[in-house]
Amino acid sequence: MKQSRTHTCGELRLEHAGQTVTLAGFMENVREVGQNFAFVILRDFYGTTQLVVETEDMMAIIKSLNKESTIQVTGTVRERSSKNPNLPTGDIEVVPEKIEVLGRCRYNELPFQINRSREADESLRLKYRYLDLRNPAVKKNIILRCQVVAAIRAAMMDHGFLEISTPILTASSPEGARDYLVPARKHPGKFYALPQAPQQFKQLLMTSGFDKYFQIAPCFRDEDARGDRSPGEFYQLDMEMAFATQDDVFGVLEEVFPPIFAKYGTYNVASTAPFKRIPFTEAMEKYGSDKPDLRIDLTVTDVTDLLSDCGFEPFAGGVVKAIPVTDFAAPRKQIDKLCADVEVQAGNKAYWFKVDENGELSGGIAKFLGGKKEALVERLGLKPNTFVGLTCGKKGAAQKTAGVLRSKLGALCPNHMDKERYEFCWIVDFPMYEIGEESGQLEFCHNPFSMPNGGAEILDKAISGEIDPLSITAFQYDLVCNGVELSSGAVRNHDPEIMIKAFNLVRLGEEDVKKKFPAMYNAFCYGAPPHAGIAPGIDRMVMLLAGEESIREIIPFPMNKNAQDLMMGAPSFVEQKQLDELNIMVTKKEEETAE
RNA sequence: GGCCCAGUAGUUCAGUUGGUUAGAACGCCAGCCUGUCACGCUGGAGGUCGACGGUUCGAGCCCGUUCUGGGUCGCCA
Repeated sequence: MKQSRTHTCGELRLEHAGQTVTLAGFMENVREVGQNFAFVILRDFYGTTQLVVETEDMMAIIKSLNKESTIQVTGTVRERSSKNPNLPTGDIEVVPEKIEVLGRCRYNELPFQINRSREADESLRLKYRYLDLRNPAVKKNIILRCQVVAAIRAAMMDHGFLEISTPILTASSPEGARDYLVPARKHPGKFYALPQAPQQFKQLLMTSGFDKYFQIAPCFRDEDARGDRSPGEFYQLDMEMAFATQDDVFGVLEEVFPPIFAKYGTYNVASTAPFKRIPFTEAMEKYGSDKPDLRIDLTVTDVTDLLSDCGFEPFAGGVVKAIPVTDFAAPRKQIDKLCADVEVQAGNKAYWFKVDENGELSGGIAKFLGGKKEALVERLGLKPNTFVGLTCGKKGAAQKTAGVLRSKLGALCPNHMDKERYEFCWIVDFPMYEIGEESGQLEFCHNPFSMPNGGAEILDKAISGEIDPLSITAFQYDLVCNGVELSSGAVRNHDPEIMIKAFNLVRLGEEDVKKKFPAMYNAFCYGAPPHAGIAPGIDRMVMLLAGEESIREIIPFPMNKNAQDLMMGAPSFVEQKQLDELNIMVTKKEEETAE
């Protein structure tokens, strides 16, 4: 059987009229408009072409087929007598002389209509993902992903980076997320782990003298899913640079990302270098978040000194934050909904008052603010027709709630949010340590690989009690775009002595460092270059570019929320023989009832 | 693991105060239709109302339990 084609379904134009062509594709639709007269839509990856069936024998073949069957059609291209200007191929049609069935669709009813698959229940879409992906509207995100990855690769190569693959089967790491473990057949009781990130490998590559490394790296973490976080596996643009500073890393991404966002994004405006740099504490204070959406022009102001004793009970003894919103027009109903939404998401209440058109305070908690009006007007620069959202509580809770309130206010007030753009910023100067909620003791805030700002000296001062270890910041940074945390990175701690001091502060010693990160520690003892890197998430980036709310829309074969692949049936039970080989005993639970 | 929402035809949904035979749209099947392009017209098939239990003369609807899916918090160095 000859399975070739002379043209694709998106290709034929008026100039091809008169030619004999062969097309192949999916039979998308049949419109019968008379006895032995029908229009058939043939679809392939590239587009659709209309076939016009006018003879009894061709009609018989078409009528014998279910939609979505694949066929090969040879026929003559003809100018349409009624053209369709909405279609690229709308000027022509193909009159088939021969139709060959390539793949028969055995079902006349599909789980969902292909062109409306996005409306179907998601678990159904995932089970029949191969049909879902036939929908051009679903397919286009996957194509976008390919283009973005290709553009990133090209840009990184241009900047002198080498793409190096690192192991998928590696050792379990003691810090961070839950590992996916793989039993080692030859070593009963021992396990490989799938990498949560190529973190240690890329630092070892720096130690080996590879100057600039990158990888579109699969990462595996056994943690629960979110709308923007796929369970199990995801991809990062993992990169690392030797003899580099924080600014060197920033410089690369500030050159690589804006053109890609401007070219492939839903919005064609992206911030240019240098991106705004915001210290962590300032971000929390001003935006109530360490991933602020800078498209929103609202900021948070501390009013604790003015309002903590104003007589409004919830404010007493806590921190109070205010967000003034000028030219506020939303009705009372929307304000109530806003506050309710904030409470659900932040787990903490939001309050409000308004400055009416006459400059008087009204609504919400205004009656508690009588004596504070002038001070509030001065602090917040209040003008008539201004809404003021308020949050309170312990410092962190008040900030976080204000952050939630700020983003909801942005969504509510188009005059305070220029949505059609990509706004990048760097969040810098993260704290090195924090007091752990469970332990109540000093712990690493993010990860132990970051270089403390001030190096060995600052750590010595903290160890001797001269300064508060909580005041130490790390060369640790996040890249944020439109309120989405795109990536975390750091200047790494490449000095074994500083590593030990950093660990000393959390009550660990050299032996612990060696035990936790043996390869890296040993390698650094042979002389390592200072190095820095970052790892932007590919999936989230494509999500932003595609304007999708769910990360599953930009992954070809996503798992569901419960980390199941409904199409392949993973995870699944395996043969007893396999378990025996791996020295694994499984207590039978659901196996009896499994299909 | 906590909290919130949903589950009714192949699909997306409606279903009033608990009351006769559970509806619509799209899809599917049959017939008609020679310029459709979301083709149109006529007719038809299609239901364990997620499951189990309870209240009631009577449950899609009320109550309890449970399952499944989605969102969110915890978690994600």
